[in-house]
Amino acid sequence: MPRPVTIRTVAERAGCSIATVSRVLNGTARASADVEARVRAAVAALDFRPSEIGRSLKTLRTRTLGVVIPSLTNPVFAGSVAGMEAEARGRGHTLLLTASDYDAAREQDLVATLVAQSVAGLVLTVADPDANPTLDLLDGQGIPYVLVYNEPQRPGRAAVTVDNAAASRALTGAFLAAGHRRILFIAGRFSTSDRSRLRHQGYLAAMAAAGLAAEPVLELDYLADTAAHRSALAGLLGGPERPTGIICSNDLLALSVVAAVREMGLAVPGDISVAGFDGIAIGRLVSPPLATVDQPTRRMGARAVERLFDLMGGDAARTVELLPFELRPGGTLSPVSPPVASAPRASATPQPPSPKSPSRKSAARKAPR
Amino acid sequence: MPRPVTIRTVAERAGCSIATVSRVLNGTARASADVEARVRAAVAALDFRPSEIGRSLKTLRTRTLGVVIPSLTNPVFAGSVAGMEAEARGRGHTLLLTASDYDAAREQDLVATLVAQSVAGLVLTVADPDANPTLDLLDGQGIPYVLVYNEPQRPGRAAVTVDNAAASRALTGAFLAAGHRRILFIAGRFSTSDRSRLRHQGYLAAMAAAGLAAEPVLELDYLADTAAHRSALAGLLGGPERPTGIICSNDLLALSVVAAVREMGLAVPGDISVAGFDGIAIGRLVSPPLATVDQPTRRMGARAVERLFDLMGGDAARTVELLPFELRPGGTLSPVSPPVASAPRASATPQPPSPKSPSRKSAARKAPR
DNA sequence: CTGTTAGCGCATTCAA
DNA sequence: TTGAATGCGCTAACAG
Repeated sequence: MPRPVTIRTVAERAGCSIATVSRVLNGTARASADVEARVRAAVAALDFRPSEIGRSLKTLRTRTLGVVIPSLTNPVFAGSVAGMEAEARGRGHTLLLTASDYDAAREQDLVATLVAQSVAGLVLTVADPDANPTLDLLDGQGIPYVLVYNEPQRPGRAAVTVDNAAASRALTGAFLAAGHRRILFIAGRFSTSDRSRLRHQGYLAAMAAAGLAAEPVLELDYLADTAAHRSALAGLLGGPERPTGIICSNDLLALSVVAAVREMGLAVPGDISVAGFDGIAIGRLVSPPLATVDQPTRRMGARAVERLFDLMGGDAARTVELLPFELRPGGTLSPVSPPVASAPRASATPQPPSPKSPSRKSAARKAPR
Repeated sequence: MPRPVTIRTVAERAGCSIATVSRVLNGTARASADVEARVRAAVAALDFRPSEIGRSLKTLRTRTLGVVIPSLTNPVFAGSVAGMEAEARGRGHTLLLTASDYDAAREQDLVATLVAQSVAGLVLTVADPDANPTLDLLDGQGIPYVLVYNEPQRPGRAAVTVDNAAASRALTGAFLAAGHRRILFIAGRFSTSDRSRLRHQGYLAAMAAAGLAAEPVLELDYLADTAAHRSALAGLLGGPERPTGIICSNDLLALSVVAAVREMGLAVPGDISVAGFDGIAIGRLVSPPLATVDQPTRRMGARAVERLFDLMGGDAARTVELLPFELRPGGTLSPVSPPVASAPRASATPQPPSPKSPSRKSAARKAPR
């Protein structure tokens, strides 16, 4: 094994003490031009990079940020991590990345692991941001963290997300405006996603505001394959009273539902309109393009890191920050086909979209709850 | 700020020395049942987790693996990182994740950063695995690493990938078997991807073996959007002699090309068949499903970490390991439509697919080059 | 079986 | 401006 080049090696070569080397490298205090030049020459010659471990042992803080996300396989999370990585790199930090696989117990274990690594702070997307012993622990130890995608209801937790309920109201409003009345909501597991819950609530609110009955929610595992989704849908899409629209709580689910619906012999959007959430890139490439709610995925990750640094700096509020979302029209959502002859025209006047729903392009908002 | 609970805190509470605490925790030597119980009680009561920094300062080795990939946005890399993460976690290690954005200079900088963090080893996907000063540096310092997706030609570098040229020959063979003769190859930038190069070579070989002229390659940036791809394709797909098939060096590119071709008013696969590489999950969901070469993305990441541990153990060969690929049929690749009346039937007899191309399901191979 | 102690690489305090 | 000395949390070598 080759040379272990340490600060001492540099000092010997430069003919000075290790303290001087340290000072020159960190700019802590000025050294004479002569000594500084010798130190820099030695550093260059030896290709010396100070060990982060040694440095960390002093501060008990690394230049490392811990990240906990449910899964890298979902482009939504991968995109936010990409944003975190770029932002962290720009600030001389690195990411310690872990995935919880939507498992709360693992979540806790991962955080403990990351804390043991003395990360400077954490960015995480958890199953439940409100009742969460892991976050309580971090709060207790005063370790700074920022949530992404989670929208905690209780105060005191920093988060970066979108207004999921409002986004869902807007999307449901788009279905209503297109004449849909029987709209099914398919959600990822509520137990592992508060987004899913909040988006469902937005749907319920919009339906209620329009005076329409909501369909019972269908909770599906978005990680399951299309075959599983098809069998889950089989019963619901059989009868004459089948829904004309389906809102899915995320895009991967929506794409799989589109495939499942088509395999059942129904056309999208001819027979059934489908929309998703998140705005993943592939949604634009499929045909017809997927109607969805676009959110600034990468920006959310970057912004979370920015806020984490604010928190680490000490003088920042632990609030929920809402980034703008945008309804992205897509060919999978079209006006409902004219009612068939046998079905009498609904007597009630068509309801406009929920009056509470924001304009199609929501403005950026910061909510210091 | 709360208690900084160290090994000393535990020792005091357990009424023993810090060495004993260390031994109990690491199982280095047995302690009396009495003492061990007291230590464990103290550890539990204080919720003590030994600091990785302190531990690392001894070994000068962390329980951390450095990862360098081009981008998290491509599901191929995200998938392999998912595999690495799971495998590393199972072995008590964590990933330090960085992205190079296909920039060779940044690649080098990232590796230096990771080395300064004293990672136990590295997993990386680089632009050029053969002429690469960064890898030379790692070799020089004896730091273990494994390449993923790269297929170095020179010996002495550990890698996990698929036989890209063979896969490409197989895919080209599928086009030939379907009656295609004018087949265009669209590649990601050669300068940032040896995969792209090797896949193109496989295409060239298969075309030559079939006695057909290869079309000039079209190098595209797969990160660009569909509009850019459409304008790049405009000239090539206009004339009567336009290709009947397009092979793309990766799936994201293929999906974008499908969208671009359709926007130009051509049907896929009616007018032009398209296939990609990689086997990303969304390819199965689009309609028709994307024809592609499936590779075990997640497994490749996991396997790379396994091999990295072998390397760190010391007694492993630095060879290229080829995992099996599989041709995945998809609706975007169909038999070429019968020649139009005005075009005389080709006099040459139809060529069979390249005789060198492997069976559709390639077996796993390990090539100790 | 257990305690004492010496560093690992570095930043930093205290002297000079 | 510079050097010597200290200690961060932990493991391992050495005593007892």
